[in-house]
Amino acid sequence: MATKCENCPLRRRDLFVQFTEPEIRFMQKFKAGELIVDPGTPLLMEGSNSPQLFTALHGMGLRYKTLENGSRQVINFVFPGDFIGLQAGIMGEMQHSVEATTRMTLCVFDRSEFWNFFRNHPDRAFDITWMAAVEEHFLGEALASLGQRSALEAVAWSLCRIFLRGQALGMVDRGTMPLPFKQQDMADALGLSLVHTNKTLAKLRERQLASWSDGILQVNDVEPLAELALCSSEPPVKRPIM
Amino acid sequence: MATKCENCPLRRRDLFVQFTEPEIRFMQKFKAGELIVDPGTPLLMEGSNSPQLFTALHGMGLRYKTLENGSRQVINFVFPGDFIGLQAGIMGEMQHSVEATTRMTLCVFDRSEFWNFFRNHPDRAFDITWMAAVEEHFLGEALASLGQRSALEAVAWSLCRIFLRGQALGMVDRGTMPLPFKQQDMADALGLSLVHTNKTLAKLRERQLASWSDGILQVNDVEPLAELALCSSEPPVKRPIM
DNA sequence: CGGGCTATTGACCATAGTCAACACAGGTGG
DNA sequence: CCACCTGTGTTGACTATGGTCAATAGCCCG
Repeated sequence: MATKCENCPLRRRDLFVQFTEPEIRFMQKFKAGELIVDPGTPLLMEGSNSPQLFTALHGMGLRYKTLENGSRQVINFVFPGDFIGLQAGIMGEMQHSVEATTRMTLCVFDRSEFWNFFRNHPDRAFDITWMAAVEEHFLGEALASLGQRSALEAVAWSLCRIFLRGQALGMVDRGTMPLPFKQQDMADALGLSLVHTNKTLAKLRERQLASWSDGILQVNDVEPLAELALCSSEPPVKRPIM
Repeated sequence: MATKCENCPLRRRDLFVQFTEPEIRFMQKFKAGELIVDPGTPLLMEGSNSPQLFTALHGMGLRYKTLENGSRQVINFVFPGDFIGLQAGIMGEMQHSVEATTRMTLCVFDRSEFWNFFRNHPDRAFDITWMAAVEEHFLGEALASLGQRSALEAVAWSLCRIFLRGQALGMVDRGTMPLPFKQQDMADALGLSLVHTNKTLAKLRERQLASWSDGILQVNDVEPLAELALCSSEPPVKRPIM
């Protein structure tokens, strides 16, 4: 039933580094199974000590933290190829929650094998550290968005990053890609109110820079969007896949 | 001249996990030298491909990114024990800059040996990944600060984190510790204007929660500060040292 | 048909940004 | 020795970006 690693549909995408045959066979052994979840299902909870780690194969999700006053900070959006649970694997406990936004298919790995894996396969261990470093980089950029960009710039930045990621994943078709989140999700990601996020999205639509409605993001030309967003329009770096 | 790892003054602090004798001897081999820099010296530049990695032994610094519009986002403050250059070691290129705020003493490591190190010492490789995961955790919290906390809460959060870190490092003496940054640095860290940061600090002083002036931070009781900051007043987790 | 969820819009408000002036300390040069 | 400059911190007055509240519309689903 489960997808074989050798047939993994993700591996072929531009976004990912290509594996050698032995690497694929090894990952296959490490893979414990496959999980399909419905929209809204929590995958990992902040403070939990999950026995399982995942790689998103299909579908999208959200990482977020909840503060003591009840407000929610969305850390980022989960796309296919993302590794979920690194903190649980390394630190023993998640520092944020992850939940499925759409129906998702996930590769499942056993946390109990994680240390063995890390010890016996230094190149894969390196890949894991690499992913952690990339995540750190992303969070640094996000920090700069919340701290230094205006609402318009921040929303543009967010859509720009998402669109470039979508392109690298082959999800973009004639300038459009699915983006099945709610405006509230983006508001919580950027530290804006829902109302202001809505008005800002309207402004981008008006200026013909980006249009996001009914779960579809349309960007005709990334360049002017990236320019407003004060960010690069380069495709994201190739990443390993777990 | 250089400090011997076995005599390293940091290792004994509460903040750090204790090493075994062989581990210490091994780190000693990996250590290429010691560097002393004056205040204001850039250690690593965004986009650079430094041949050297560092551990801060003494003194404090800043990590920051500069946006295309010239504004600066301070990512975090560098304290003794922090590893500097992980991104360069892993991704080949720094995504932010690091500079010394005070005079600093740094352990220097050779980046060219990094991969060997990683391959041959899985437990230390694990430690490096652990540090990356902790950094990711910290950035998630910072994101929540900029996104969800008011200016007063954000400044309180920042001072609270710093103070707890200072305690774990044994830098706190009768409720005070050195904090040699400028208000502008904190403003750039929290995405606030200098003026508003100043007024917010005054408010905390007025309320007797925390007082930071002349490079000295004074906190008589962390609890009420942590409560306002919506964060825990637990000491930071023990970390490995490189 | 009615209830719940999301998106949209307008009116009003508040937090935080901008501008400007001043204080104070340390350093430099006449 | 003092005048002057620069960098940092402080304060007040005014402004604006973005938050809050509220009403409405559209949609899906029981």
